[in-house]
Amino acid sequence: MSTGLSITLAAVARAAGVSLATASRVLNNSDHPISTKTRARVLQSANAMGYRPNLLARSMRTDRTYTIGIIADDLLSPFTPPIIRGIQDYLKAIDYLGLIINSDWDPALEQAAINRLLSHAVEGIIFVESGHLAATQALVEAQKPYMFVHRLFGASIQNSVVPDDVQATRLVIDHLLGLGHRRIAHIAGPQGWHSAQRRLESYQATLAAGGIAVEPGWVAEGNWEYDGGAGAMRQLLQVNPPPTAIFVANDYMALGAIAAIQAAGLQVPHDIAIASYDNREFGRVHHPALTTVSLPAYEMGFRAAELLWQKIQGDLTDHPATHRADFDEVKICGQLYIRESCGADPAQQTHDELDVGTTVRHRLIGKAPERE
Amino acid sequence: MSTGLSITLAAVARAAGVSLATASRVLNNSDHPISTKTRARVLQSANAMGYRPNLLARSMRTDRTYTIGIIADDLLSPFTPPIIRGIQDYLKAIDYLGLIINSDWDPALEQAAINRLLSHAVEGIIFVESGHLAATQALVEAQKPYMFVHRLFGASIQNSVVPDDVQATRLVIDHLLGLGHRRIAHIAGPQGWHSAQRRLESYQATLAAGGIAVEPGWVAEGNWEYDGGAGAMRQLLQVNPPPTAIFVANDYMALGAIAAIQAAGLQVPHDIAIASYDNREFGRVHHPALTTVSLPAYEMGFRAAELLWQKIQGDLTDHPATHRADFDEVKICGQLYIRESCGADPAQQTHDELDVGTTVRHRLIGKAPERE
DNA sequence: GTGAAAGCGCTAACAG
DNA sequence: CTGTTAGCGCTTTCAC
Repeated sequence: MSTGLSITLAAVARAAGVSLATASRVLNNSDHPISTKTRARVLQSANAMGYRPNLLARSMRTDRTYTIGIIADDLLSPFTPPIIRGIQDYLKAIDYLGLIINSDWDPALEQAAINRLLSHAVEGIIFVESGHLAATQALVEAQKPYMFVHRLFGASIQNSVVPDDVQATRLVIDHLLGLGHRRIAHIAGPQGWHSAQRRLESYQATLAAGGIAVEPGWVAEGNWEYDGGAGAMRQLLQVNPPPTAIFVANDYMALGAIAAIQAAGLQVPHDIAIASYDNREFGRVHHPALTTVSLPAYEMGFRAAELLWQKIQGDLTDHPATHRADFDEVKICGQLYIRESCGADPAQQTHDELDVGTTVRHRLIGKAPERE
Repeated sequence: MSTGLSITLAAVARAAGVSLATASRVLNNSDHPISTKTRARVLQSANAMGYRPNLLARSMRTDRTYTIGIIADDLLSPFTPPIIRGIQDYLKAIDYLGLIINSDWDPALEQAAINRLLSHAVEGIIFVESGHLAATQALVEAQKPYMFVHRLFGASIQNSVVPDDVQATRLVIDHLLGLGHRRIAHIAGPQGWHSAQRRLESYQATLAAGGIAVEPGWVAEGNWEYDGGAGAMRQLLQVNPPPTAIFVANDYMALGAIAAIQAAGLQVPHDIAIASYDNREFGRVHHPALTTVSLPAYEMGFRAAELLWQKIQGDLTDHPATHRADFDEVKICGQLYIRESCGADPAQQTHDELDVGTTVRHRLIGKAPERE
């Protein structure tokens, strides 16, 4: 059975002719003094026997499990895998493991997931793209640190990591401005979404800062989907004189917009330039390839894990200064990927990775702390 | 700390005025007889106090953790998330949890992952898209059940779940044949890959079965990538008379092929029909949208979990008939998604989901067994 | 129908 | 420098 026939510490100790305590001290690199000989003997036996510590037993004594919980609405949501990979990569550096559960947008399942994770004695929980926060109640009661990544609800809240929509939008608009465009329209996301609002506001603010007044009719609202983008674009095509560039609030709508432009007998980017938001995979294989600013999923996950770890450490040390401190919302700005849909020279940027993570991973990992 | 201030079974027992043993029996629905009164009192206290069993302690006694390990090469590989989601959904039905670790194609990391998971006392391990099998050695020694899903190496091996390339290819070719095509070419994957070989063989066999002789020059080899697809297509365009339809071994190459066809001044599907393999997301938003047969990632994961569970149960019961039985390779056939690139009437099929999982999920879940 | 007690594998006092 | 021992929270004989 599971741990049944596996080698116990007692067996190693016996084989090495030392006590349980000594074996434990050696195998844990305890600072307790040990003679070089004894140490070698224990190490030798442990190796020879293929000793593998039983983490359950250890956790039981130490009250540390080196695990955290990850509650995602759905692993199959487009940004969830890179967010989780970011978390995992940070966790790896501190030798932690993440226990992942899908809540499928069901508050009851989310509550069940929390209970489950607490039963597994996780040391903290990260919510990925959670749609609600009723859950935190249980966490506060259980005294567990938690973080939200890319939460989809409401306004700014503490202990969350989100995309910097304002800054990212500015990146796009400035690029368009730099290309000489002056008549820049916007296909916005549904204004019930905070991210859609932020992008619209930043679009307006950035143009204003560039001395350009947004004309009526320059903003059309879509629904995040292909069809919505096409519909909004047809609307924009009526404006006279027509805009020469469009900032589209996500990649899906950008594809629809391009189709609408082509259906009207015009060319992208020749007649109208298109730039969007998200940096989804299909934007890279599309023709023309999308110029887009990334939603930095990987980095957000990585950062959330880092912050959670700080909280866990605060708990561990019981140092008043750090203990259970709440973080203000952290915003992370995506990166601009210059491809074909704006007509700019792609040589402006040095690389074209779909997954921002892979390019930044090494740098970030380098920053990861050693286990205490 | 973690389990520090949480409510223990002892506390519940005390509050209910019963012994530890009684409380345990009630809370575990043990078949040991308990008076209705006592049962109610224990349940009541447990509820009121918010009792949450400490799974670590329980596992320690019972040698069951209700966890399995999942070792994936990279969570960001395209098929990994749906495979894992399939696993998770099965696990959910049997109340198990999956511990996920990335091995990043590094055998050393994979070995480390195995050790780590064994230390966590997982009851089995599923390898997702693993590139090697040196690792199984350790598992055999540790007497742990394991399964491979969508393994990328070598020929057929036991205990693995893979796509049914032969059958899926037949689906595509038959569709093309049904549309009246007789000159059907193939853009193959690199022939170092088993899946590429299978698809090529099945392409040839299915045409032969339809009474069509594959002409020399009808098969061009690509490299799984966009550019390779375009290059192979340019080659195919030289054939005289040209093929009227192409089966492309994956979606990426199909996009390249379509671009090459358009660059030659021809139209898809009007002049040449394109059908491919994988059913990646971008194929659905592309114009023309790809007709493609899916790689049934979700179902493969689900099935692998199901088989692993059978093995675990075999271990548990120690019933000689089932104990540690090895399974022959299981093949799962994808589904044909009829869209625009072949010119067929999409009404031929009833739905168009990108994620096969979502359509099949309910049916599959329905099949999931109750916990023993 | 209920309870007392042993013990899973390990770590951390405490004693020498 | 090494060893003995208590006990983490739970399940499960065994006795009543």
